[in-house]
Amino acid sequence: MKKKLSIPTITRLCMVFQQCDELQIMGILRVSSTQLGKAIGVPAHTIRKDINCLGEVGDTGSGYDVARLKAHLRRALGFDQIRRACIVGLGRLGSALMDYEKFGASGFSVVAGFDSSVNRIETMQTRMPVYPAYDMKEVIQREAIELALLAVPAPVAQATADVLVASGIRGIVNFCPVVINVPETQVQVRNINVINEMRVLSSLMTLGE
Amino acid sequence: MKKKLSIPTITRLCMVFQQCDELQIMGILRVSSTQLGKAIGVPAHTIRKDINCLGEVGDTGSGYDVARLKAHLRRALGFDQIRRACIVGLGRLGSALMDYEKFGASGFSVVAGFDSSVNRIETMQTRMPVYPAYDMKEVIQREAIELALLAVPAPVAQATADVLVASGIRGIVNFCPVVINVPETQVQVRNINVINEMRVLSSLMTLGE
DNA sequence: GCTAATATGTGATTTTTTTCACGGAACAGC
DNA sequence: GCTGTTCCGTGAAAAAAATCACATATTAGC
Ligand SMILES: NC(=O)c1ccc[n+]([C@@H]2O[C@H](COP(=O)([O-])OP(=O)(O)OC[C@H]3O[C@@H](n4cnc5c(N)ncnc54)[C@H](O)[C@@H]3O)[C@@H](O)[C@H]2O)c1
Ligand SMILES: NC(=O)c1ccc[n+]([C@@H]2O[C@H](COP(=O)([O-])OP(=O)(O)OC[C@H]3O[C@@H](n4cnc5c(N)ncnc54)[C@H](O)[C@@H]3O)[C@@H](O)[C@H]2O)c1
Repeated sequence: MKKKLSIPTITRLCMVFQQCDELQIMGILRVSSTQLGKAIGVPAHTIRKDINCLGEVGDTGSGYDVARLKAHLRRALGFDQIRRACIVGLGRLGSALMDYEKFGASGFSVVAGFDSSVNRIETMQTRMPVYPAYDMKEVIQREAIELALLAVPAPVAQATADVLVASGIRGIVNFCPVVINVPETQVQVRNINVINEMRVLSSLMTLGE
Repeated sequence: MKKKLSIPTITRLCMVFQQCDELQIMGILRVSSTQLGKAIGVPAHTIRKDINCLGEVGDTGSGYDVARLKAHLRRALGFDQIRRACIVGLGRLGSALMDYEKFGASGFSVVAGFDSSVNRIETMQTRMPVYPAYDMKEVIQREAIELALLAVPAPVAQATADVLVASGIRGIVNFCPVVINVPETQVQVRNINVINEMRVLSSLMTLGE
């Protein structure tokens, strides 16, 4: 029974995929919705509903075959395709991301970094090619980069995003604490806002007592 | 008309608070739900509903008085209290966070860093005090630290979180790509999972075409 | 002082998302 | 081969969240 996937469902399914990967590495062949739910932090029936959106793939009575589930998710969510990504803004956060080793094993290939400071570009020592910001459009198109991790100072976030959009980027993970406007049919955005998460925690602490 | 606040509402209200701050710095005295909505990326009526959960604070016809709205949010969400925070795991990500300058202006005081590598502790040059991981409980209690930013390797995330809980921490921003289990009545957790955000983007790109 | 445009607050409505409940299937232990 | 347990799939119900619609208030322009 295939259905349109909602964002919460997609988010959870991505986590299920990750979990399948880990189970496979551990040599585990089968898994139940209960186990998956525990690993992901949601109830079992939510997992079942989510997985069901992609059609039947589990075995009633026994659980899910890890390999089969993973293959199913891979196809449905498009993980068979390696996505090329870049990091824009190679300051403190951008540098940390450049060295982050999990991208490769997760199906992402980070192939470029950009910074507006030529001095910074020249003094950085890194395995990955880094370019001045004014080459962004050219490099993104030449290298067929689809995703960008945006870690520039907040005041230039929108202008930088505009360049990314003009370069034909398809998705942006925005670490800057501002909302960026993009043509939403062409480009997807996910925001990561550390300060706001801390504020939410602080509010929950206040409200919860 | 006061109501219980849902997580989505709290999240947006925190962003509204941030926005009020910026408007105030720009010397802007009044703001409408339409403007706020645009800045935050949600429709105007959502903003109005959210703000209304805290009781009436706007003026029908003209919009909201920025100062009054901010004061209202501050009280309701508990932002009048400065929250003390620490960073656990001073690797690439943790170091970036240590140098992040926005905490102070946002009502957070980051007063300690922890790492299990004594060598790392000793060679780090930083304004902020850093401690070996085995002093975590003592320092957190002595310094009355309420929040932790967790940036340790994923395999030790749960064990580290356990120590944080035992130390009496109230909230955790978890950057590790694993779910951590904590007693949910005592401790709040917000997860930031970069890889998963990228996967979601990738899925949306696949599904959207 | 009149009009058009712009505001908020909020009950009602719609949509989305989660949760429940249970039929039917496999399995482990005995 | 029987029994109690575990498990998936799924329609139905419930809960939560978003959206609409409009009464009512303010402001700006003229
Ligand atoms: N440091 C953190 O831990 C942290 C945490 C959360 C969010 N953020 C956000 O991430 C962003 C970057 O933070 P940071 O601490 O790394 O800042 P940073 O100042 O260390 O680095 C910013 C980098 O962007 C470069 N840059 C400036 N304009 C640019 C442009 N137009 N194009 C390309 N590169 C440009 C600068 O040269 C610099 O190297 C900020 O928006 C910040 O709010 C940072
Ligand atoms: N680097 C990134 O850009 C990035 C991005 C997103 C998420 N993350 C996640 O953040 C976490 C840290 O990533 P990183 O790249 O900074 O790793 P890292 O290896 O550079 O740093 C980890 C640090 O944690 C310390 N550590 C190890 N065990 C500890 C313990 N028990 N108590 C305290 N400190 C301990 C290590 O000494 C090290 O300094 C990882 O879970 C990673 O998946 C990193």
